[in-house]
Amino acid sequence: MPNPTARPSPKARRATLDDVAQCAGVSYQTVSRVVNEHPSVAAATRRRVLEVIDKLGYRPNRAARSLVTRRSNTIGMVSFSTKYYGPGQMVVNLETALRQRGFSLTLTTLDGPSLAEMRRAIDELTARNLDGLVIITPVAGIDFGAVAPLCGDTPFVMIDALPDERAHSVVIDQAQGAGLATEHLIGLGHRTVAEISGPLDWHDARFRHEGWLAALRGAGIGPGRSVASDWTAAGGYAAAGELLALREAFSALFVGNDQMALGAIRALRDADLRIPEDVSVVGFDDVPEAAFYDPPLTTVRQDFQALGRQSVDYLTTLIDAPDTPPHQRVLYAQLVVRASTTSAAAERPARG
Amino acid sequence: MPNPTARPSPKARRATLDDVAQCAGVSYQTVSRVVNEHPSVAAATRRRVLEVIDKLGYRPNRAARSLVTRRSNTIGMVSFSTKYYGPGQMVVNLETALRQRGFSLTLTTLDGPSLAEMRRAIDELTARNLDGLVIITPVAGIDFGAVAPLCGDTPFVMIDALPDERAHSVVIDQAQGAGLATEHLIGLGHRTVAEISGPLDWHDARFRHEGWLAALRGAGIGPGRSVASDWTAAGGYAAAGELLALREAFSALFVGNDQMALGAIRALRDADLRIPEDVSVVGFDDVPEAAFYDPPLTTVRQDFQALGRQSVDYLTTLIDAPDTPPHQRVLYAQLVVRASTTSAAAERPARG
DNA sequence: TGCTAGGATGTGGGCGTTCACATTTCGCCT
DNA sequence: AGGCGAAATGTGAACGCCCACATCCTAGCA
Repeated sequence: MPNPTARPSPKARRATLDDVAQCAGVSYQTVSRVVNEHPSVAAATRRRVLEVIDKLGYRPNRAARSLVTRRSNTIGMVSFSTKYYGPGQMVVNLETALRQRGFSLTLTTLDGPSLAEMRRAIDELTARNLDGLVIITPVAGIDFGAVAPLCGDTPFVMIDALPDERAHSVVIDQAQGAGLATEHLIGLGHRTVAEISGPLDWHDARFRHEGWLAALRGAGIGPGRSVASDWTAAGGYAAAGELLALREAFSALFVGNDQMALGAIRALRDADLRIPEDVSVVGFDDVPEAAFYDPPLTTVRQDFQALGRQSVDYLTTLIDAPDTPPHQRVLYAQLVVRASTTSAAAERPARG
Repeated sequence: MPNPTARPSPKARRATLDDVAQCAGVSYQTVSRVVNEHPSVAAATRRRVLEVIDKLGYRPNRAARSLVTRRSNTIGMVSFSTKYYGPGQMVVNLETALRQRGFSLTLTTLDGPSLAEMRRAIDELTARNLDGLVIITPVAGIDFGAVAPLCGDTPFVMIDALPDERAHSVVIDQAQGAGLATEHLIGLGHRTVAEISGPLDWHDARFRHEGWLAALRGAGIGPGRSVASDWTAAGGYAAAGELLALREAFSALFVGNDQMALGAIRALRDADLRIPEDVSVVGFDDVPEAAFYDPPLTTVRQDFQALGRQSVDYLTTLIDAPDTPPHQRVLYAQLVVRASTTSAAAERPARG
């Protein structure tokens, strides 16, 4: 509609099956067979057709193919805020895993964690005959019940979602990871373990928080103080300030991610506390820089690559066998001990 | 699904224009008009059709639409190694900018910087009737000349690419940014400014390197020692070690990105050098954590959001007006001064 | 030599849309 | 009241491909 005169097609049209067929002196169906590697094509014919394809630069039109096959060899992904480390890693690793399986990726991120946004995103994606969807729902409020009706019968797996027995999902066990971290601190003799958590409407933040609580309870230790923050270093800095302002002693601090831990360490130092001598600090994620923080950060590693692979694996089985009973694939986190934690031998709690 | 008698096919077929048309008692064309917000549809008809659309859960089939319009409302993006901060940021910010313009994103990353990989990726994308392409080519070897023929007549803009007057491109001026950093150091009185660069087959690394050289030359100062590394903190650590092993004095260090700067700082400290008293360090990128490094890192900020917006803006004008003459849109970097740099007053060069 | 099985190839139809054009409907002016 | 033009609606034909089926050919066997 923009340009009426452009219509008569000065634009070199792309070669089609028919073009190739005519040029090679066969029917378009034969060309189609060659393209799709159908067995019953004579070797000579195939060769000739391939030559013409090459000469004409023919590429099958995916839209046309998709229209009739109802498949697109593409999977869609919807995610919140890829600016955070976790979601960002998920996107990257998913893309890699998908590509290795021959799928393409169409990516949509959500402006905010609203259902309307989710509907927009999923509508957008399902309109494209996508073979499957990967949905990252790290924030409370959008659960399986809300997402499922939007997807129609497009198979989808959820990542980083609230457990739901009806959902196909893949998760990294956050509570277990947090337990590892907290038990490590307890094992070092710490009896006052404070926490800076992520925003508690994020599932990851909540589960890490609960893992921290559970580990303390398991050791018969009362929960320390906990302040929620926003995943950022600046937030971690502020949260540590709040913790210190409470003037309650803690010799160890479990922080919901590495960035906040970095900020917290700075705040603690600003208050003349030494890490780890005065306060042991554990982070979460094991970002590549964590080993070079000052001090090198003890943290919990998540294997995002495995997460990506598992998700793609699950989704492809689901595409091939839609009746696969829903289950949850769980991956486990791993503790990485570095120099930001030490034994509480000379217990000298902060602001004690 | 709800109505088993509706169709012999077990799979609930998605509602089509025709279904809606029949159900609403109009022709499919009228429904199409409603969907596409064509003006000449009676208000009553429009309302009725919309109701049916809602009731049937009709969604236009993008593949079919794309087949006839030769547009997909989707743009494709090909990128290397999104695991690095820069490329990763580009993807995220591009997606955001695209979404605000109503485009979807199909993303492909390359296994390696080979032309074959690039061909695979672009073929994959152009087969999908994409409206345009954004191609990130941060590494030498794949330039406009190599990419252009692969794209056919799909408009594309290049990001992070070698300047080429034939190319539509958007870049952040790396040399300028490096100049800012180096001049800052010179301004502080430093006369021996070493460098840890990124891999020099990356354009960004090379241009930063050249910016560093140019600034020194401009001030009549001989170039300091330079070691190339790999963008990682571990690499920065090792590179700083190499630099120290040369036993040549330097009071300032320009590092190609923040992660390497972090590693370098650790290495310098391991050698009992104080930052910034003994060595001033400048990074590049201004990652969100840089302000909380120890010491807070002086660095050069790149506005990836603006880069994303500019790229999308350029690409959309290109889509609407394919004959737009190629040009390069240049964005400028910005110096962020923090505590990792100080004046060279009490010049006490490293290993002097 | 004739018949048949199966490999190789061609034909018709339709996937769900949009486009260009044809047709109907209606309000309004003289 | 007649007629005219614009608004509203409908029709036929693609878009490029895959599917099911029909047809042709070749070789192998009795």
